[in-house]
Amino acid sequence: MSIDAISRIRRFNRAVTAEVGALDTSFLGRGRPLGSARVLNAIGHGRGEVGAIRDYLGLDSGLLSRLLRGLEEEGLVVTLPHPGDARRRVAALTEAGRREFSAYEALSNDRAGDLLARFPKGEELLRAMDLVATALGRDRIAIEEADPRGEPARHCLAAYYAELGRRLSTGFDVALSRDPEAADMMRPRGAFLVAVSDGLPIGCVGLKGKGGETAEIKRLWVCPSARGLGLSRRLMEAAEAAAREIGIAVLRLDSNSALTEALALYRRTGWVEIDRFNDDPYPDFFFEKRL
Amino acid sequence: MSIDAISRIRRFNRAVTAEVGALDTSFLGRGRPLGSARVLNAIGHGRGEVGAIRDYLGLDSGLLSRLLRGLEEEGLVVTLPHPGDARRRVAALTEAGRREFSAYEALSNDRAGDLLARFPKGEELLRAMDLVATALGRDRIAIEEADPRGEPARHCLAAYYAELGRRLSTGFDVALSRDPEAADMMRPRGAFLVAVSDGLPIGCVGLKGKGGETAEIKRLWVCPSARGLGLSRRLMEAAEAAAREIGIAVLRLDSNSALTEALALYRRTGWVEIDRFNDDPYPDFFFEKRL
DNA sequence: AAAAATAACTGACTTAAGTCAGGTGAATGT
DNA sequence: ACATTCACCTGACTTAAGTCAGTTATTTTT
Repeated sequence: MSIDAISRIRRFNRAVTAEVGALDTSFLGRGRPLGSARVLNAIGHGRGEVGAIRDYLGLDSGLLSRLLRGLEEEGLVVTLPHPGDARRRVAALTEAGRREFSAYEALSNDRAGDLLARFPKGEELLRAMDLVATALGRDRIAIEEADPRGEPARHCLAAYYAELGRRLSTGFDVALSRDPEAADMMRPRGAFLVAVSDGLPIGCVGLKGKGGETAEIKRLWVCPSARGLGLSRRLMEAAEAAAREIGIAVLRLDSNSALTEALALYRRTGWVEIDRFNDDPYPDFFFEKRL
Repeated sequence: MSIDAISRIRRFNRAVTAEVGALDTSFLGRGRPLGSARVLNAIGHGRGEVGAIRDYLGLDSGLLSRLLRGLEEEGLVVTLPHPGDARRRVAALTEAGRREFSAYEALSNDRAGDLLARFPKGEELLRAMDLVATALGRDRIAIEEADPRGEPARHCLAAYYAELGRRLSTGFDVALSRDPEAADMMRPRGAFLVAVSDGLPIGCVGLKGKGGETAEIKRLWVCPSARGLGLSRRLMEAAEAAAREIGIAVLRLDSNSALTEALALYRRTGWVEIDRFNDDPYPDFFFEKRL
């Protein structure tokens, strides 16, 4: 490791520190100290409860109180008692606060847009950023249950179908496959899990139940930039845990021989190959696992 | 641009802000405010002159003075008058200062090493970081003259030779090619230029003269992560400017048909194809340009 | 029902960081 | 030779950020 690994990472750090500093400076342009701006943005991004803001920004309780008072005096924020617990308080943006929040959003978005516009190799840059963000934030990848019809799930599923289309020699058309009803992938019959890294969905898996003691695993997908980190394994474990919770005894899944990593994972984690159990045109491998 | 481009960049920003913050916090662990630590590190990295430190860190003159006094009182730094101009002062680390500096270096390096060790896809991550750093720092890419035998030049040349080996169907062995004498690529006969981004060499070009009014362009190379940004054009322009300075009237170069981007660049920028002018085994294209 | 725990708050601090108006001695221009 | 410019310095500020002990109103525990 001479001019390489370490110095490449440190060069990256310098470049990125400068960028972060520049964004902070642009935030200062709205005439408000950074601390207040960060609180305003935390509220704008849906963090209403005072305790949640404190945790997210790592602020002292006294300091946050004062920052909130400041924003209230500016007329940007109101705080109300928490409906279920009168000790806590919930902050919300006023109309003026929402305008101010949008202005900060616009600053961030413009910077991001500029960067992309200035750099000729946009998609390549985005992929590199995804990879770096995943590497830096990998302890913060959370697996959450989500509505299979919601925006994060749809984002994953669209990527999943696109990838199947590329990888299956036959192409892939959702309409021809047995598209699970959303209700089959929601409690109490099933579940849909999304892996989220810093707010961006980067993987998913569906557990499709029919109310009986058998359920199917569907739509296991991990974003290319997050592969090789054991995320599909974590997703499968979470899906199995959810299956146990709703009283499933036997899990099944179908897959395609083109998806070699997936097949290897199933074999490694206790799944056994069984006979075809449906007449879906795409799968050619069928597995079962008893919980 | 829904869940895409902009939100991917902003996710990257969040991940990276957290990382930068964590590094700063680890620096705080040595019991010194960040400002002092940054000054100490700037000196350790060879920025001795007070004015240079000020520019680099963007500090107010008074503030820097005080920080320097503080470091002097700690016994980490001494400042001496500038040898050629007694108004200026030059700061240098004492023995204790060098120890302290190494401790900061170790903190940075450990963080970088940890990241690499934790992430299974190391080389891929490094390439992604290079690309992002280049994209963020592209206005800061500087073209500098360097000793062709120095570390930055050797780093570029090694990468250049390796790439030729991959791209030429015949492979490439430096010993068989006419390796220019270093003195031919230094003033007053020639020059060697290196493109530096944030301290890391990412491209080079050699101007090889024999003392006459003809010179050759050699060893044009740009790091893969920095391609597509017009850097080779900038390098060539800088080489031509250097050639004019040392009184060259005619430039020549040889190239290989496998290096298509290079050939396209030469044709676009006023070079004309000429007959073979050497018996080097690798090139099969020969160009000339009158200045 | 009283005691303990909790969430947010207020007041009284400290520290870091930055600004700005001079001041000193050395170099430079005419 | 003199005024001007320059590089760094000191003193006197301001602001932002953060700490900490103690208060109040509420909820939870016993």
